Parts: sequence; structure tokens; C-alpha cells
Amino acid sequence: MRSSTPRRRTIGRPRLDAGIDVRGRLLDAAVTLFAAQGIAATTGTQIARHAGITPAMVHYYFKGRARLLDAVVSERLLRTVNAVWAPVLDQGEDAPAMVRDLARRIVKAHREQPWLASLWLREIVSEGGQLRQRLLSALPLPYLRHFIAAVGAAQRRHRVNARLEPRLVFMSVIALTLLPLATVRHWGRLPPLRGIGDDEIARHAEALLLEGLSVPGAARGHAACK
Amino acid sequence: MRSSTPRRRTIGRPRLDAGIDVRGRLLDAAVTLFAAQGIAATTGTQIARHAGITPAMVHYYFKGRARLLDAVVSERLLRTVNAVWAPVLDQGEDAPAMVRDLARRIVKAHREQPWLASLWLREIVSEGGQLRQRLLSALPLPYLRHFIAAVGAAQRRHRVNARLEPRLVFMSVIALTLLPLATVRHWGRLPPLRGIGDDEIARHAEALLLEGLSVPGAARGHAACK
Amino acid sequence: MRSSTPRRRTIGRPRLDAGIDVRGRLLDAAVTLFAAQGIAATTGTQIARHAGITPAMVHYYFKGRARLLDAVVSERLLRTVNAVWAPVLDQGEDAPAMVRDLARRIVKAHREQPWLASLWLREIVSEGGQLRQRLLSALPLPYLRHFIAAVGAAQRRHRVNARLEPRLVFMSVIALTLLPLATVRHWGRLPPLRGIGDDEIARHAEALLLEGLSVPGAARGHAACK
Amino acid sequence: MRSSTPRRRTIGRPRLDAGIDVRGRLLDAAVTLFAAQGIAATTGTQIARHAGITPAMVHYYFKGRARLLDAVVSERLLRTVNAVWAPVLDQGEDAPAMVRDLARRIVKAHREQPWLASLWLREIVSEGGQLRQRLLSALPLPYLRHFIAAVGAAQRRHRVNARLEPRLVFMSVIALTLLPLATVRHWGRLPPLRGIGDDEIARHAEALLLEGLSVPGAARGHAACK
DNA sequence: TATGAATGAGTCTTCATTCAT
DNA sequence: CATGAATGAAGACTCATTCAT
Repeated sequence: MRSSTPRRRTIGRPRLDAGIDVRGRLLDAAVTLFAAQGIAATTGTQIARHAGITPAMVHYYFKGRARLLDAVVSERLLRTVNAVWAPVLDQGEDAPAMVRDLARRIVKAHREQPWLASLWLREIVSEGGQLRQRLLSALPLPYLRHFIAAVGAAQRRHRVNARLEPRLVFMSVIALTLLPLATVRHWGRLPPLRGIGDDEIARHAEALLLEGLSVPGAARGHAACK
Repeated sequence: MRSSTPRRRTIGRPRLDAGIDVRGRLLDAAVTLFAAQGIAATTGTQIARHAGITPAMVHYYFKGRARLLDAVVSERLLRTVNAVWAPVLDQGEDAPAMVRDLARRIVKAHREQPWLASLWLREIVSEGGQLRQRLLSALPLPYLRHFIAAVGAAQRRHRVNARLEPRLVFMSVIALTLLPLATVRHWGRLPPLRGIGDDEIARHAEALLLEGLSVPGAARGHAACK
Repeated sequence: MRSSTPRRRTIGRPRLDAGIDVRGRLLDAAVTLFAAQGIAATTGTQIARHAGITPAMVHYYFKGRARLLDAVVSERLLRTVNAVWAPVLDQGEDAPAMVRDLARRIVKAHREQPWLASLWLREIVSEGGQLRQRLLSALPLPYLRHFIAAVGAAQRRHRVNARLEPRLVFMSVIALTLLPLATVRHWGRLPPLRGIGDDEIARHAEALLLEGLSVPGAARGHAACK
Repeated sequence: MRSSTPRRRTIGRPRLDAGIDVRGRLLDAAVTLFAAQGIAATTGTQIARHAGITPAMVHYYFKGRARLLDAVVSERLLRTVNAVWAPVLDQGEDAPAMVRDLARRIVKAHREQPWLASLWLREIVSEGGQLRQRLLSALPLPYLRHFIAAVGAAQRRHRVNARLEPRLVFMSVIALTLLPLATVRHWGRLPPLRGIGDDEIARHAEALLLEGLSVPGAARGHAACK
């Protein structure tokens, strides 16, 4: 073809360096862009460019957009979810510690996978989120049931505030971590939030989860811890 | 590009049965669909059909997608936001009551505008949310500052848990209300969440905000420390 | 309708000052915009706005775009064409004078109707011009025939260069006037043309038509005139 | 806006029979249609159909309408313009010969590229022509300057009619060739012009440019004076 | 006469997907 | 494995036209 505009230089020549885990790079690119813009606003071309390959290759590796989303769930999201939740089974009956550690693991996971908060809020929690169905059907419910049961048992033993709804506690943990994590990073321009980082969020979430607004130890048995 | 030859024969004859307040109906349709699918996944045609009119009318009323989003913010979102936050100024220094009432108003607002939670999480909180910039520039910061100041003052008077980060308290209120509100309605298929409604969410959020997991009035266990 | 965006202030109230020859103002607006942008690139809305009225009124007055073009031809173009050509019949047999005066009248007409050159070149001369068919069917051919005949007669009497094609002389007059007139006004940025105006064009066209590049009087009977 | 649900079932299967040099065929189709109808009246769909491909391919090759116009200028118009003008530099000081040869080359160029006259009149000469800016910025001015200088010098040596405006001579050449060329081909229905072809136009233009109406070698009549 | 609301057709553009090479 | 070319469907937006008021 007599094309006179400068387009791509290398035509029809395969990139020799591309073969190293292209699939993984595509998933990383996808998950990053999905978190940044939302799935619906992310095109296959963007993902391909971000991974340094051709749009057609996205189809070669995933056979279409739907299966790419499946892969994002099974090969990225579920791993993180399991890593965060699995330790719950190892913890005995100390519900407050279980809650505290869950919060810590969530913050840690987001630190390692910065796409976690945004992706979770937009594509799993929100109505019509494009990963929700995919995740729900694969979610390891036993972890969740154990967690709820532990909270309920602690309530019955008067170790945990009876006014809480046990089935909502795990969601509160998620809310108090992921929502600020997703927000703060990009609300920097809002003056009141300037200078707040992941650590502040983790500390604040722990404190709120364990004690709420109430002053620990006030009008109670012994002095506040620490 | 206008064609030179007289093309059209069968021309659009206005039906004129569209009724009153088309603009308002368009905004309602938009906000509903945006919450249900996300802004990026919602087409002008869908909005028009939902409002019972022609896609071309969306442009007639809003002159393009961007201005429609502007209108959604200024004529729907901001009203709700102000209604929820304005009473904060009227409340004195009782930070816990302020927090509790804010949570209640958020739940109430979502009951009246069921699009609130999903829209907030996806388009305002999430990275790249399409309403964030638009809302931030119009947000009434004084409410926020007053709220933060009230929490800080209460902490200094030992009325509120000093381990909390005052600047994150309002976000915790939002998180503990909107995230469950957005989730529960559509996670019905998750067995552990069956049967939880707005009231349970409101009560749970209040209890968690005010007392956390700790048993009110009881001597504090060891779990809360360290 | 509860519209909150500032659109038009006066709704449904007829403009009392608009009635004064709206039709004429519309034609003027049309002819001006057609010359400036071309007919195909000019929308009814632009014409309406230029005339200070509503797009719907364009249809009220002209019953559609096609009839508007008809009116432009019959009520604007043809008048000018006739004014330019009619005097041809009054002139006797002096072909050079006839040519010279025709050129002068064309330049004068363009001075009074600055849309003439552009409209003529684009919509009448050019292939597919949107006014060509309309003008051709109404063109006063007798003027043209008389002109051609006069040139032919003069050639036979050896008063006019026999190498010219009589049927092309009128077109040469048009070309040597309208093309520079259309060009110069907007090619100002081309340095070589800076400072050339209608008068220079008229003088140059006359000289070229009558004498061409040849030096008048050189190697001829008597000294050059003037 | 990407839809969230997997929409497409029946997907475009490439036919791959489009053949070679699609880009060139697109440019040819564009230039032909632009000449026939004007740029503003020509849609991408028309161009694509004329080249035997899909409308989407126009964007594939040119990334939008604006760049298509750029390509038309740089890959079609400029080549012709240069071919017509370049020989000017090789010609010495004989201004009349220079003028005559330029006219001949213009007619020849139009014979080979029959879109030349119409495109030039409508999109370059006319006000608001869509190729004017694009062409002007790439126009080889040296040719033009040389041409103007040669005419001026010849005038000073009394070889060329001093009453001409040197800066308008090149425009006269263009006018006397392109305007009849554009007109005659499609004014066939005008009886007085029947039977005139490119050759007549070329001869007439030459004669008029070199001698005007004046009878070569004859004593000048009074008509040419004053 | 004049207006705003409404419509269907059409334009440009983008995109996921397919396929020969 | 990798690419460029190709496609049909759909999206945002524009426009001439119509009509109740």
C-alpha cells in the first residue's frame, strides 16, 4: 500500500520481546485502567496500548471482552479477596481482633494492589457493577459465614456491642477502609483532606470499629488502654 | 454537512404528546439510569426512551452530554447534598448527635432518592468518577469545615474518642451508610444478607459510629487495646 | 415547563419589530452566508439567527430550503444579472466598448453586492453548484446572444482579434473580474497580493481584455492612446 | 460510551476483497466527489461507497475528516500545483511565453485531473473554501514571485503592456482557463456554448492573454482608448 | 405572524470483533 | 504469536421540517 502518512514503522514483524507473560500484562493493564476509568469507559484498544500490544491480541488471549472480565475476576480479584479473607478461619473467637485484622489486611491489600478500592466500589458494590455477578458466584462464602458467626457469638457472650447487626459488620469493615482509600487519593484538592494517607485511614478505621465515637474507658471500669 | 439535493420526504412530525416538564423527566431518567448502570454505560437513547421521548430531545434540552451531567449535579445532586448537610450548621457542639443525625439524614435521603448511594459511590467517590469534578467545585465546604471542627472540639473536651481522625469522621458516616445501602438492595442473592433493609442499616451504622464493637458501659476487654 | 437554565427570556411573545420586511432580511442573510460559507455549509438556523428571527420562520416564509434557494435566485441574483446585462442591448456595435462596459458593471455590481463573486463562482460556475440549474432556466439568453453576435460581427469587420472565440468572450469578462474579486478580498495574507483592491482589478481587467499582454501601439500605426 | 452488557452478536466479518491502495482510491474518490458536489455536501459515506469500501475505513485511513482534507491537499492538489508552476522557474525573461505556457499547462493539468477546475474555484478561490487555508500555508510562493517579477521586468523593458497590474497577471491566467473549463463541461445545455471544448478554451485564453480584443498588428481603433 | 417543542433521517466517529497473512 | 485491514453496530450530535399554541 502506498501510504504516505507516518504510521507504524514495523509492519507485520512480530515483537520478539512481547511474548513474556503477555496475558499477565494485559490483566494488569486492564485492572489498572478499570480502576482508573471504570470498565464501561475502558476500550480494548486502551488496554492493548497500555500493555504495549495490538488490540487484536486482546481477543487472541481472551476471546472477547466478556472473557477478559472473567479473567480479571478469577485471576486478579479473587486472589486478593481470598488472601484477605482466608486468615479469618484461623482466628478463633475474638471478634474484635478478627475485625481489626481484617481491616488491616484490606488496607495492606490496597497498598499492594492500588486498583482494589476503586474497582470494588464501582464494579462490585455499585448497582450494575460489571464484576458483581462474576464475583458473587465465585465468592468463598464460608469465610463470610464464619465471620458473621463469630461476631454473633461474641455478642451473645457480651463481648461485642449487641446493637450491631452481625451480618453488616464485615460490610462496615469494607466501607470504613475502601471508601476512604478510594476517595482520599484523588480528593487531594479538597483542602480539609490534605495530608491524609493510608496509615491515617487504617488507624481511624480501627479506632472507629472498636470504639466508635465513644471515649474508651470513660465511665467504665479501668483506664483507657495505651 | 448539508446535502445539496432535497433529500427528505418523510419528515418528523412532532407528536406533541410528550407532556409537561420534559426536562425534569429527563433528569430523573438520567439519574436513575446513571445509578443503575453507571454514566459511561448509559446512552442518550436510553435516557430518552426512559423519559418517553426522542433521543434528539436530550440535545434539545441540554445541548450535549456534558451539560446534561452538569444539570444532574446542579439540579439533583447538589440539592440532596445540601439538604443532608445544611442542618449541620444548626447543631451546636454535640458531635455524637451531629454524627448520628447526619447518618439518619443520609439514609432518609437515599430512601427518597434511591439513586443516591450508587451514584455517589461510582461517580463521585471512585477514581475518574464523571461527576466528581463537577460536584467538588460546587460543594459547600463550610458545612464540612464546621463538622470537622465540631468533632475536633469534642475530642479536646474528651467527649469524643481521641484516636479518631476528625477529618475522616464525615467520610466514615458516608461509608457506613451509603456503601451498605448500595450493596444490600442488590446483593439479595447473597444468603447471609437476606432480609436486611434500610432500617437495619441505619441502626447498625448509628451503633457502630457511636460505640463501635465495644459494649457500651461495660469494662473494656483487652481486644480493643494495642 | 420548569426550566432552570437561562434560555430565551421572551417566550411565545412575538417580536413587534420583526415584521418589517422579514422576507427581505432573510434573503439578505441567506445570500451573505451563502457567499461566505457556501450553501451546503449554511444551515437554516444560521440564516435565521443572522436575520434575528426563529428558524421556524424561515419555513414560514419560504416553505422549505428549496424554495428559499429559488427566491435567492429570482429575487436577488437575477436582478443583479439583469442590471449588469441589460445595457448590452442598448450598445450598438462597438464590441470593445461593450466588453469594457460589461466589465465595469460587473465590478460595480460586486461593490454593491459583495456576495456576488463568491456566490457566482461557487454556486453557479462550479460543478454541482446549487443555484446553477435555477439560474440557467431563468437566464435572459437574448442579452447573451446579442453580445456574442456583436463580437462576431466586429471580428468580421476586423475590429476585434479574430483568434478569439466569440462565444467565450463574455465568460472571459466574467472570469477576469469575478475571480480576482472573490480571491483578493480574502487572500490578503498572501504577500504578493497585499494592497490590491477593486479598482486595480477593474483597471487590470480592462487593459487585459482590450490589449492583452501586448504593448498597445507597438509596431503599429500610431502612438499608444493616452 | 461502552455498553456494559455484551451487545453484539452479528459482528462485522471483514471481506478483505477491497484490494490494494485503498488509501489512494479513497483520495481519488474524495477529490472527484469534492469537485462534483463541493466538500461540504460530500459525506464520508459517499466517498467510501465511491471507493468500494465501508465508511468506517475512511476514519481508519485518515483519522477523521479534517485529516482527509489535509491529505487531499498534500497528496493531490499540491502535486498538481507544483507540476503546473515549477517550469516557470526554468523560463527566462520572456514573460509572454511564460504566460502562454502556464495557461497551456493549466489546461493540460485539468485534462488529466478533471477535478482541478471545480475544486479550485469552489474550495480555494471562494470565500470560506475548505482547502484554502490548507493550500495557502503550503503554497510554493517562490514560483509566484518569480512570475510576478518577470512580468514587471518585461513591462519596464516595454515588452509587456504597462497598464497591466503585474501581480494580477497570474490570476488572470488562472481565471481565463479554469473558469471556462469548469463551466463549459456542465453548461452544455446553454445553447450558445454547445460544442466548445478544452482546445477552444486553450486557444481563446492564449489569444486573449497575448493580444486581448485588439487586432494584432493593426492600427489601434479608438475603442481601446480612454 | 411568531415561537418553542418535537421528530426522523442522516453525519461523523468509535469500538469490539474477525480474518488473511 | 502477532499484525493490519476490514466490518457492522451503535453513540453523540445536527438539521430541516412540522405543529400546537
